[in-house]
Amino acid sequence: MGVSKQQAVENRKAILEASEKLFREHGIDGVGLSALMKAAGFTQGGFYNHFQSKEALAAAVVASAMEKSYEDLKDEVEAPIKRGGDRLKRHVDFYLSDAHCGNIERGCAVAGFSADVRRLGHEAQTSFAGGLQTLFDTLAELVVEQRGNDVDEKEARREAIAFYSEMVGALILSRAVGSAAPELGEEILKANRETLHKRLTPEPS
Amino acid sequence: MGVSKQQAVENRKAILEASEKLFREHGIDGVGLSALMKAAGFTQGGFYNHFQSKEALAAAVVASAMEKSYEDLKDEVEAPIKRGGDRLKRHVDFYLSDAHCGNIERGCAVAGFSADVRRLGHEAQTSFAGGLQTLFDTLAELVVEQRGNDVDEKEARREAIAFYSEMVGALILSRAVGSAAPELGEEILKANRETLHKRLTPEPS
DNA sequence: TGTACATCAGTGAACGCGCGTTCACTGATGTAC
DNA sequence: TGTACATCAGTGAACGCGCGTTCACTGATGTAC
Repeated sequence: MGVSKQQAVENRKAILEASEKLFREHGIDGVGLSALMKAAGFTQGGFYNHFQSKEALAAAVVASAMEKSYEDLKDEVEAPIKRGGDRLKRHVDFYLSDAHCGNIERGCAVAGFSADVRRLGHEAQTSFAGGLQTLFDTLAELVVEQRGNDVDEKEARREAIAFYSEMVGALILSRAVGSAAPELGEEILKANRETLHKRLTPEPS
Repeated sequence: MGVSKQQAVENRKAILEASEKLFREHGIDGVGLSALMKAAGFTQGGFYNHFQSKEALAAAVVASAMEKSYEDLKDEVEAPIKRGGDRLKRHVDFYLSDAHCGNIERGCAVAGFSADVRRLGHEAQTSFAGGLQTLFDTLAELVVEQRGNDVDEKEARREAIAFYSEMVGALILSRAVGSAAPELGEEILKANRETLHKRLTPEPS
């Protein structure tokens, strides 16, 4: 149809974004290329002008989603502390909110893809692992800030990993039961919010 | 081929078990009925003598896997305490062990199916939610035992949920990166083991 | 700047393949007498 | 207890369908002169 180079780049991005949404909703095996291309506004045949295969698309989607995750968190970390707020606690409140839990098409890429990524190729797994490393590093910085520098680096990292594991687990479990047992889904979010808040509050000294 | 009623019941169970294994490994959309029946030792056509559809099979697999999960934990709870061991800590050590993490075909059904269950029908989701409720109840009993009865029921349940969420999240994350970044997978298990142990140790009083 | 041509993103039909499901058939099991 | 027949788990071929992928074709974009 004749399309400028710039337009082509934008179209590739549109395919990537539509695919991320549909992959998260239905799983990677749960959507076909024709549905993906249609959602992006194209016909099926053009797919291979942008990606070598469906698996290559999946790898690109995971990589891009993990990058966005990191950038979101980085913005939060680098923003000046406002209203004397406790950034880790605010992060917990957002992460374990009904809004984030209900919005499967967006939100945390780790929770969105962690189950699928195991069955993808090496490239996707490597992007995912790299993204997770960066998230842990960034969270560890927040833990240091939180604890007022009286933790060493190793301990901060350990706590960051545990903290994030709990949030991801809670979100996945809550989403899993959210449709059949909404009150249980809510309870899972709430229990973890409270426990994490308590964990983040310095022990009385 | 002419098969006794008892044999037919056993054959159904064989299909169920083979399916659980393959579903966990490749995802539910990742295996076809012919592969499932072959793994169980039958030809494809006989499937519909046992299940109404692939989705009905998936629901039955989830239900049976959750029941087994509960029974395993119940055995552990009802067994007399041996060697003065701390049952919750032993549970953490098993759950976050390399062996459990590496054995995707078996092990915890919650971690194995939590991501898929969201995309299954209402029946599967209800079985899953019911199983999870029972697991939380059982773990809450262990928390009460652990804390020496100085926690109320609500708090014990909250802690049980948070405790379990963290373990499930850690296992899923570790498995997700285990192939591409094994050392990160190990670190996730280790960090959560240590953090959970610390959490389970009564505060110095 | 204007003209001629190569490039290549996008179209839409077609490919073989494996999917979930159906079906006519088989024959040992289980039942009725 | 022995015989005749109905049941139904299992077989294997077939069904339509949608999958991932390929391909000949189109025509505006971008380039060479």
